[in-house]
Amino acid sequence: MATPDRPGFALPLLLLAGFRTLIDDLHAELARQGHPELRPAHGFVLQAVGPDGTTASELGQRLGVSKQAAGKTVDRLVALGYLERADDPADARRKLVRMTERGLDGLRRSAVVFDELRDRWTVTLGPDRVAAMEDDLRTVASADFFRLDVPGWFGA
Amino acid sequence: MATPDRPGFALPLLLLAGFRTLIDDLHAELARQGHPELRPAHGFVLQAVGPDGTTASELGQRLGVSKQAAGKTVDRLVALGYLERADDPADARRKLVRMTERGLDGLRRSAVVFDELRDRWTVTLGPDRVAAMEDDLRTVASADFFRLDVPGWFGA
DNA sequence: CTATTTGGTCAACCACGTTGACCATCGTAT
DNA sequence: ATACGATGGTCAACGTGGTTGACCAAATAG
Repeated sequence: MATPDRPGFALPLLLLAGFRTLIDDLHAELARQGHPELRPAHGFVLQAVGPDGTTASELGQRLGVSKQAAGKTVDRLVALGYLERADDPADARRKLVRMTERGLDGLRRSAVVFDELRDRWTVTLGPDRVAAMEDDLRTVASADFFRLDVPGWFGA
Repeated sequence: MATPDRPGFALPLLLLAGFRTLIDDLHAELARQGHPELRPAHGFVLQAVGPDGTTASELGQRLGVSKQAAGKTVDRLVALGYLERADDPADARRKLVRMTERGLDGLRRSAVVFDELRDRWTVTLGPDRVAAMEDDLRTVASADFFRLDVPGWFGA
């Protein structure tokens, strides 16, 4: 039961704080490694593009936003040099969105840093506690938020 | 250690998913209880205002944003009837920001719903696992994100 | 009494999202 | 073969939540 010393409102705050701690640490490290313009949202988008590329509409579906919003985000990432557009030879309507070498570099470095951050947590909390947290969150969190990791995250 | 079956990037995703699940459930329930216009960010702001009221500048400091941003958010909450402004009799520069009855109602209902959501998690995961998650997050998350709960959250 | 700090606001701007409208293209069904 | 509906992309307008910089009025320190 939620009690005065364990109020229900603390849980979302702690989850958000944990998330933001990881993301802030990631981007501090990415900035050091040559990616200072990469913003938190961009990582999700790059993941959703994936190694094979995709289109703005599909990207929107994966991210759960409108195709227009996805298109605008692609514009920004293209301007930053992380994505590029190309015509689809098989369908003149589609504009393929592909990762550039810089995009791939950012993505690879993100994977490494995330692993390092998780390792740091296991040192502090113990591997069982971190694994328990992951398993428990998988149990209670809506599955909707994991469309992202379906399409080959970091592609091995 | 982070391994292929426990990649580091899953952790932030799971934390975010847990957070969003709680917040989305909260706002679905608040909408049912007569507060459909309340947005996720508003809860944090109402908390930060507190039962005694405050000013836009102080609010900005508590939330970690500029006084201008805090002022704009107050504008929106005033328009929605959750906050009201008043002159400070002791300082003609300061404009006090106070909760309205509607604001208090929303805040009280939020506290109840958050407790119910936490209870639901303890039913699914067991009270020890939820408590462990809270304790662990408190250990690894930056303390900065808890300026909010200092000023008497829900005031008892 | 003057100088500085503080509180609030205005304006311009950016990131990120929304709807609605519109056009080009593709696939299908008559 | 053509006509039509579904799909992909874009433009425009707008909302929200943030930023800086400039500025004024009031309080405070010297």
